Amino acid sequence: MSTFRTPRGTQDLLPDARPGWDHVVSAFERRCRLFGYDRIETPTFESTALFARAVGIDTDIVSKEMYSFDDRGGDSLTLRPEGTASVVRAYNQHGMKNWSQPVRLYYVTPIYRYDRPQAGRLRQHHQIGAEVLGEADGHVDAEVIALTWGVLGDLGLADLQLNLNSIGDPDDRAAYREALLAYYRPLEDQLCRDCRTRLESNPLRLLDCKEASCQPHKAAAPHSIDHLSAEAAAHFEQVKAGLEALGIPFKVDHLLVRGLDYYTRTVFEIWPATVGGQTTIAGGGRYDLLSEFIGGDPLPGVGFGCGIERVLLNLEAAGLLPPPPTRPTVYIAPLSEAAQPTATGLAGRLRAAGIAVLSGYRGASPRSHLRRANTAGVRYAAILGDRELESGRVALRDMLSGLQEDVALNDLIAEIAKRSASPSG
RNA sequence: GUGGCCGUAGCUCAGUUGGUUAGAGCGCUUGGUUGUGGCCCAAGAGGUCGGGGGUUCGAUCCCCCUCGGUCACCCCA
Repeated sequence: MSTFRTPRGTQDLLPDARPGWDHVVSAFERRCRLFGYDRIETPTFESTALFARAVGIDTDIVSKEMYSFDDRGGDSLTLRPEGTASVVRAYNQHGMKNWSQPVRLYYVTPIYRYDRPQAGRLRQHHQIGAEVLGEADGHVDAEVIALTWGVLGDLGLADLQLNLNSIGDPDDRAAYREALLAYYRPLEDQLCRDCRTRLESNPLRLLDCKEASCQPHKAAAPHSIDHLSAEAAAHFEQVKAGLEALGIPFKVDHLLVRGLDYYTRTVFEIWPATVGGQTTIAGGGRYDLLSEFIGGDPLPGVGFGCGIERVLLNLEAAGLLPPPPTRPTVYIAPLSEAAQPTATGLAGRLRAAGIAVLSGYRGASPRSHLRRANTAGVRYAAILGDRELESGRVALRDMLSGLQEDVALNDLIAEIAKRSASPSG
């Protein structure tokens, strides 16, 4: 056993896991093309200050989960802990305001957060995500949600629940915060210990409490949408109208507040049918102030992130993982040292003709060669021994039927092409 | 960062109330007479019994620490 292992909370992506992974990403990219989004790739690390200012210095992500380090020049850099800040940074850096608006971008990227690993939670996980920059209309929020919803639907995930809320603009949030405090303060001695702490540190989090005794208080707590400005309220109506026009079912969840400071107005999360620990598979919202947080001009934006590993867990649970990829068509079995050069040359010509070849090498018995061909799942084995070398032919064995016939070396490509073209072959 | 449970071959797991060379199934390699797969049979390779320390004549087994996994909390994807 090797001394080294993957660092805590990280995993190797082995060949068996590849089909599922590619399945998710290609479903996403198909949807992105359908919606007219272009791919962007930003650096794995950015200036630490970018995330601190965008996500918020008091958030868990920034205060305790970032992989930050000083490089040899003394700059503080951080491995990307979320996807949005980099995209907004790129918009500003490259003058995308001069592009046709809005700008629609998507990404597939690793995300790093120093957190205690558990089911569906890793220190390096991967997200697919998209952002729309430069348009404030609530129907764009609906578009982004539709993109997310469509990807998960394309993958076959059923019983998804879309939770939607609006936390308004900063003034609205401040007013709502006061309303929450006014409601909760008199109840203080009935609250759980955590909630009493939240009362001081982060009142919005009171709505997240899972303690049974706090549930009745949550249910009767004031709603954020009752504290929206006229503009924010109208915007929320646009989002809902957009979703209704798209036929996407949603539930307004008054308890939904998200943990990144940049969110304004729309927030949403998508939950799978199974309920347990880490169940949110996608989440996002609007962030009209983010650009200004990081020193840019005002820029409305909305986007989402979706955890690939969590999607895969759900696909696996639902039996929706795709089948293994196709195997090479031909296994080449050289039976002797003398046959090896011919076998190598044959493999080269077959591949040049577009036929997938798995090369066997001398030193294995005919039995071993065929066992390997069998395990590999190829359709044909091309056997080259001394007999074949003398006659300039090759024994072509159909691994499905067990039928075998000699074919002239020069006719092999045509023979395989003919067989794969015919319905029986 | 907090708490519960767990850690024996690549995988899934036995095992020893502390006692000489640690087991199975699957997988892998090779073989079952002349050049032929899948089933079957056999042999082989593969383990510092997660790591370190302690108790003991002796520890994979008991104790402590540590690392890792897992579940819940926190938070999030």
